[in-house]
Amino acid sequence: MGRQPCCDKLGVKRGPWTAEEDRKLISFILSNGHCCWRAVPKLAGLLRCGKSCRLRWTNYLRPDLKRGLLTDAEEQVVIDLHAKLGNRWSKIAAKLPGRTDNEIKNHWNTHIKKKLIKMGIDPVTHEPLDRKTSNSPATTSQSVVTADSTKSDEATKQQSPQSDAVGDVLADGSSPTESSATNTTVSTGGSISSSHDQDPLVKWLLEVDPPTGDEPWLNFTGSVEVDGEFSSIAAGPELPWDGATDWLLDYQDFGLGDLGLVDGYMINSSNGAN
DNA sequence: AATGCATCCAACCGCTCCGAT
DNA sequence: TATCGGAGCGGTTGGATGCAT
Repeated sequence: MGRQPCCDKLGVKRGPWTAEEDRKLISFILSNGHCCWRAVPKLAGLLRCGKSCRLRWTNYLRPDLKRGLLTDAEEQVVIDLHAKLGNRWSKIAAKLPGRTDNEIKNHWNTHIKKKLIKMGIDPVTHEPLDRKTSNSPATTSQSVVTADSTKSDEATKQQSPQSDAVGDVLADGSSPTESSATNTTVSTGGSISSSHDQDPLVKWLLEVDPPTGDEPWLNFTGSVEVDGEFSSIAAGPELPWDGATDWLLDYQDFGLGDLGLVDGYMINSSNGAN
């Protein structure tokens, strides 16, 4: 039967987003939410497909996004969850407030993967690499995969897990189990010995609901004009947008608080995210 | 200073999942 | 139950940037 493409290829703009497009998308979503991504570009006056709009919003424009490299604690959570969940980036991202699946995926592929390989850990199985080629007793020394240990070449150095730090990055700021989050250890036998199957942390992570999509800014219905101007939306000093959206900073004087946006944003950003 | 290589990351593509009919 | 369509996910790509020579 064949499916319709998510958008017409003809007349749909692709490639990097311009500041003007960002402006339109933010303006539209802040004032209307995103009931249906397919309809968003049309309603927002964008020559993009809905998919592209969703991606741009979720990966870059969302007000509650953190920017910058993952912290050691966040990295450790990623390693830990990856050991249990595999490449389910969205699930992992759901446990790291302000981080996107794309960001985590990129970070994994560019940083963590290499670190683990360098340490002799298979990034896929989280088992020692040389265990695959032989059962050499060379792996007798226990290696503990922690963010700290991955930071240097001292792979064999034993580090104490930073469970507190990990707890800090969890979705609601709570610390389900103070101990297990960073205990992904590769034991003598090469198997993951973090007891993930029974690990209360992992259990908790898998049970806790991810963000519901009911974030305040999604339902924001302030009187934002979508008339080509963006005068009502302002970026406070704590907003995470980087240089690509520096234009937002030009509107600081208007104040998000007037629109009720700051409250929504601050709630989100302070919800264990920092 | 110029060039080539390596790395990073935003964005796209195609697939799967899931709700509606 | 089968089909359709939209949303979301994970893999991949390619341009931009940084670094080494």
